[in-house]
Amino acid sequence: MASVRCEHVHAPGQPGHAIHQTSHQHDVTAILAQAEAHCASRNVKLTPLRRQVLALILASDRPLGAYDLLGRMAGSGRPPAPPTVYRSLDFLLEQGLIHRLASINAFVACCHPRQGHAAQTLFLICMQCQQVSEVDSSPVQEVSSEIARQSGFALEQAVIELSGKCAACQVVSTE
Amino acid sequence: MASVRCEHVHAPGQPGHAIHQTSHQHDVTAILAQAEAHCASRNVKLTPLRRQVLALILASDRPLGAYDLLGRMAGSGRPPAPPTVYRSLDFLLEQGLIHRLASINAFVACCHPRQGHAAQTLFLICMQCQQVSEVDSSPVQEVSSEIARQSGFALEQAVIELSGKCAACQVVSTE
DNA sequence: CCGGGTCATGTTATAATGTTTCATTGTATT
DNA sequence: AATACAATGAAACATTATAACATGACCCGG
Repeated sequence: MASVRCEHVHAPGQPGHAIHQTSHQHDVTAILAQAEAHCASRNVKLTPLRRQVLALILASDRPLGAYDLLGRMAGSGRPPAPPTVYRSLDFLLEQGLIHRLASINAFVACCHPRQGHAAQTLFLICMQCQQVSEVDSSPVQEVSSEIARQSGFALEQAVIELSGKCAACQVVSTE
Repeated sequence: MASVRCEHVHAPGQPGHAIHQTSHQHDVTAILAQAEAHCASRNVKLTPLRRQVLALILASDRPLGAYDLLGRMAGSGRPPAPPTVYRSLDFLLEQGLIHRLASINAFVACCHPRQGHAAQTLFLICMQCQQVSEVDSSPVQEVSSEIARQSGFALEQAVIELSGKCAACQVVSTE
């Protein structure tokens, strides 16, 4: 089972950025158990179908599209119809258990599900290896809130996705 | 002809946020002329087709999808095929004359085309009236660069899209 | 002039992503 | 059991985007 690896990076004198590798590097079973508890406490049901979708996303080493998921749900028989997976994805998004990456039409598991955090999370997407890091950054939240405030904008949802090349892939391509 | 209206908002003691309403409030003819010059200086061609696509985006009071554009290009005859408009959109994106809003699959004109600015622009998208404001914010650029730097990430492109309700629409719904 | 290169556009088909609608099944409650 | 509601199944469809190949427009050196 993959090990947990979350770096928490703090710049001196300012609020920090908590940087997390996405979930395949965590213990999938443990995260599923957390998700179960999370749903129980909110009186919603993590049904077998929803649990399967979450498990597939957790097990993946990269973001998965809705049709990737459908393919993996097929097993030996024919795959479920699209609404099946979209409904589960909607549920998991509502519960804050996964994130949607709008710039690449794909989904990743949330590293640390909790209330109200999904709206302000930033992602680093490596275009070479497809790995995604999830960053909780207070400065980003402050700056975006400040911009919204200055123009009287009522902020509801933030999509902040930075793409480029991760440290590991830069090394590889330099060799 | 619509008038130019760009607010430049500056918070005391810190780098400012230049907030621009999107382009239908500017002089479309003038912007087209600027675009023409911009392309000439880069030795690329703003062909009639590309110019038409840009003009349609400039004339719109909201972001347009590719198929919206195809519809408007139809005139009386049948509309062009999708690749026609996607190729023009790609060209205009490369030249920094328009922006793509990944969260809503649509395109808006850039308020102030110039080199290298497209990668770090932020958008405020009103989900009620569909108006989009383009914000050039140094703090956002600094914070995102800093986050990338801390994790050794080579930043190439930023998608920063804040959705919610603009000031005007909040007033309306409160009444 | 003409032959070949390049860029832009046209054309057809298809892929990829996402939704609407209605039927059915399960499950909890009374 | 009867009811109501949540979840899933299934068919069709809508929207967004690209692949592959053909044609036309233009330039430039011979």
